[in-house]
Amino acid sequence: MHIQETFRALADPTRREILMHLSRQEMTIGEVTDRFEITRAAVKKHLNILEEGQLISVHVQGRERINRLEAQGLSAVSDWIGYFNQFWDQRLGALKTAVEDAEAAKRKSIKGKI
Amino acid sequence: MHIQETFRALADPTRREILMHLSRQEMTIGEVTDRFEITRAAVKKHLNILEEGQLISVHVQGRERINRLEAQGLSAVSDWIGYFNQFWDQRLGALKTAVEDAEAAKRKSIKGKI
DNA sequence: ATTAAATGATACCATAAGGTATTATGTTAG
DNA sequence: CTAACATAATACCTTATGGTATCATTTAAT
Repeated sequence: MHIQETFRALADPTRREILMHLSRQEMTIGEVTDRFEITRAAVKKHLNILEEGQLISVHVQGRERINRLEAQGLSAVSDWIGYFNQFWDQRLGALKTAVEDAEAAKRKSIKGKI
Repeated sequence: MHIQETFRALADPTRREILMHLSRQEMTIGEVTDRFEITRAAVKKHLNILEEGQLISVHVQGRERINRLEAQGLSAVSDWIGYFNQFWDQRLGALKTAVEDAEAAKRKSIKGKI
């Protein structure tokens, strides 16, 4: 059960931003640090936490550590959220309406995967 | 942009458990407290944070406060995760394989909504 | 062999977070 | 009216968190 580590990792805005960067290309710690105004030590801590949440994987290459986005973490969060669908499907009134509204808004931004 | 408040709210295991309870039925603060071993004051703080994250809504009824699960927060998180799909679709190799595996596993648990 | 580059590992600091205890306030039942 | 109920608000405590600074280690380049 790594879901706690994953949610914890996603709770920090800097870490979510790191994931955004890594979604475009994998990077070394130094390259990630260049995109922020905090020290490399701080970035390293964030990367450790992202790894614990299975949101990234790290690959040692010589003296460098390549950080790569990993699907498992986000997939686990999607699954967790999916749990609520069964209840919403059965509910009535204002809540059901809210769900429908949310879905309508979402159809524009989600592709169906993850 | 309430996404930060939502992620923050989801980072705590007690709060996620509260959401699970509220998914089955709406409850007053006292009723939620009965399901945990912490004080009512602590539960109230959690409910405040869940409300800030738009994960629940609160409805005052006389001297009671009814806490109800709300779709907006989780929907926003789903959208945020959805952002990564476009990148994964274009990637090759081990990462792509991992995504496919994750999707295959997920088809069993997600319904397509939220 | 030496030096510079990239990272690892600690120690330390300030603030946020989760929790309790206590006191105050609004509501409903007799 | 008054007592019991449900919650609000505040103060306070302990630990977790995000951050820096410093020093050690490993690898690449000259």
